[in-house]
Amino acid sequence: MPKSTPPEAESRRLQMADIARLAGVSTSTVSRALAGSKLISEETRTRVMELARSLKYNINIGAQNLRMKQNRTVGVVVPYDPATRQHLSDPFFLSMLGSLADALTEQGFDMLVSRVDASELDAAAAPFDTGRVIGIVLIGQWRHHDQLNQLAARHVPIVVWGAQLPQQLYCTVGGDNLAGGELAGAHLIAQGRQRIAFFGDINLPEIGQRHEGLCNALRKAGMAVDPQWLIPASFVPDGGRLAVEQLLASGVPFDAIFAGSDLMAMEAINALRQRGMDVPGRVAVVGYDDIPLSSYFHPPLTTVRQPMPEAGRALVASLLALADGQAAPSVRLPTQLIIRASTV
Amino acid sequence: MPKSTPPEAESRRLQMADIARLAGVSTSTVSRALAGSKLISEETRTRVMELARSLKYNINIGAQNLRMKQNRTVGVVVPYDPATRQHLSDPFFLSMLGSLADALTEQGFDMLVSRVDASELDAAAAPFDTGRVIGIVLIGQWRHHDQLNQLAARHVPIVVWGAQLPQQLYCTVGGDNLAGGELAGAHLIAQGRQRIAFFGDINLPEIGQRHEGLCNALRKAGMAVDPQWLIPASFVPDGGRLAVEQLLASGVPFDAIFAGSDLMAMEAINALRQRGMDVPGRVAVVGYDDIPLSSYFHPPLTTVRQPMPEAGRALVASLLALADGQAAPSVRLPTQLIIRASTV
DNA sequence: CTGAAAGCGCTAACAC
DNA sequence: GTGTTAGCGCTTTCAG
Repeated sequence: MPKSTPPEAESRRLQMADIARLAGVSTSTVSRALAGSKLISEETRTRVMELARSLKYNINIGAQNLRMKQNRTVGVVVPYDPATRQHLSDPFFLSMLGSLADALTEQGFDMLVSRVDASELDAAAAPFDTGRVIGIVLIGQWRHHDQLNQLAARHVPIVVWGAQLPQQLYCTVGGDNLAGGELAGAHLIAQGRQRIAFFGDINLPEIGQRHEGLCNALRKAGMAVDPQWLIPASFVPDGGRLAVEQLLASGVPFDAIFAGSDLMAMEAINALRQRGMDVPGRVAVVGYDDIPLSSYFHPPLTTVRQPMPEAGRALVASLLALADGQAAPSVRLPTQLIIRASTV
Repeated sequence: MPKSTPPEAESRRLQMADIARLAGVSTSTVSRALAGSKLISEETRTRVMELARSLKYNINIGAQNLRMKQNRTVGVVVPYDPATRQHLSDPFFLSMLGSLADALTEQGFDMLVSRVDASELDAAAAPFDTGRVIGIVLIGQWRHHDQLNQLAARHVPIVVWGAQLPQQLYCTVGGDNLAGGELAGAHLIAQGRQRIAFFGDINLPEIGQRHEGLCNALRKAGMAVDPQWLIPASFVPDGGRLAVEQLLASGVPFDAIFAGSDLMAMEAINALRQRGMDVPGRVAVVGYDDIPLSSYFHPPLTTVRQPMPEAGRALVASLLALADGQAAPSVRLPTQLIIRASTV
């Protein structure tokens, strides 16, 4: 294990006392000058600031935080499921990370990123418990509703990207999965599709709601909702292909697939193509998320877009409110159907 | 601007003094017990630890760091080019972030992520200058060799993902771009391709070396190296399509494209297909990076893979060495040609 | 084995 | 206006 301390105090890090000595004033004066306090005379202030700048002195934020009992860092936790091994690799999570980085930077906050095993979500609170961050943004609710509730009950400021659930103590920000699912379903129906398979694990709240949305669309069109078209594909790599195989093996006829994620949709399309089944001619396919590569795919993928920049901003806004002791109602962001060639 | 301090001391955060009082010992004893010091009697130690655990007490790392003058956080900086607007969105950068997260977690370090405008790279050192991190991993060298040298000269522990350059004061870890380019070139030549276009901005060190590798392959095969096949495509979205258009407009005949990144390759393929030019029949295309979606693309993309997990580990290992005052030689990681349908 | 006291680098009353 | 002093939450000599 490597050490984590600097080598030698060969060239000790400059500190406020040094500046004070060099400027011939007290550290208080330096502190005030650097903070731009109006208590300090114009002259001393600029002199001190010049000196500090020319010496490339920087305030030690750790010490400052300790003294001021403040903190401008937010923890971003990406759970990974040790079973499915999905972690920081799904493009969607990564986009989210990007949006969060943008939103936090905008607000002058830093981002401390960590990964935790989804089965031990309490660990997600560690950066908060140890005082490193003022709160946590958790990307992905998975099926750990209860653990999240416990965290919230412990008063850990936490905002979760995911679906709104009954009896939820924590704050969520998420896309409107129900509406998204319905949009996708309605679109497929409008294209004349009659037998729409759904790929995804409906035990995951977000996926469950997307499926529910599809069912709503079917009902509104007076069409039957039959569980034979529900394939419990998971996010494992290859999940989409496996689901296609399972569907084909079942012998259930289908002319469309609504996949729980773009990645799964792409895998499904590849699997279909391998079997000579044309997309969208024979089977129309809709994905979810509109990851950057969906438009590059062949055929370009029809999908439901979640508004990522807004998502980042909303997550951050809610978390800052929470950390400030305010209430933060859950947010449901509008989704948008992006129609491309995989369905038309 | 939201406040960044907790609401009220309604339920003040537990601290060591509280545990000490409740356990009827001094804070020194608590500190030692929690640190597992052998100086403390077995009995007191377990008693204190139990108490701390049951009360969910956690040591305040900020204070601990201040006192111990240590730090277990590494800064990861992702520069973004305000011109091309490429930032935390290229799948490759994001993969790198994932690998780094893994490698750092492995070593018990936290990751502080920030984005900085590539034209003001000094800002990259801010987390270090302010004492928040023990060093910086910079993802992407761009064309800012000089600024990086300055940082290194200032003794900022910094490791850069990128190419090795002459007169380089900083430590780099990167793929072997020269070998990678040569692999790609040799493969295309072996496939009988005679007129190989290169897409990319060779002013970027990594891209330049990939191009150089291609040229080496051509020379070894006794083929001409003609600048007419060098298209200075940049990383802007659509750069690949634009490059195809430029190439076609130039009237220069070509039967293969080696693109500087997978994204660019995919854009190029789409543009070619739109014009009815079959890939790989009419034009073979090779990308670079082997981002996760390359295998899903249609046709699956032949590309040069950089070993991401190793990359993360190597970056972290070098940075920790540097931060510890040791020398950290630059590292060049082996690359691997992944042959898929876009070239055969 | 345990406690008292000093101090990490900084800020904020409270003096002058 | 500026300096003195106390202390943020923790660790670590140094005594006992």
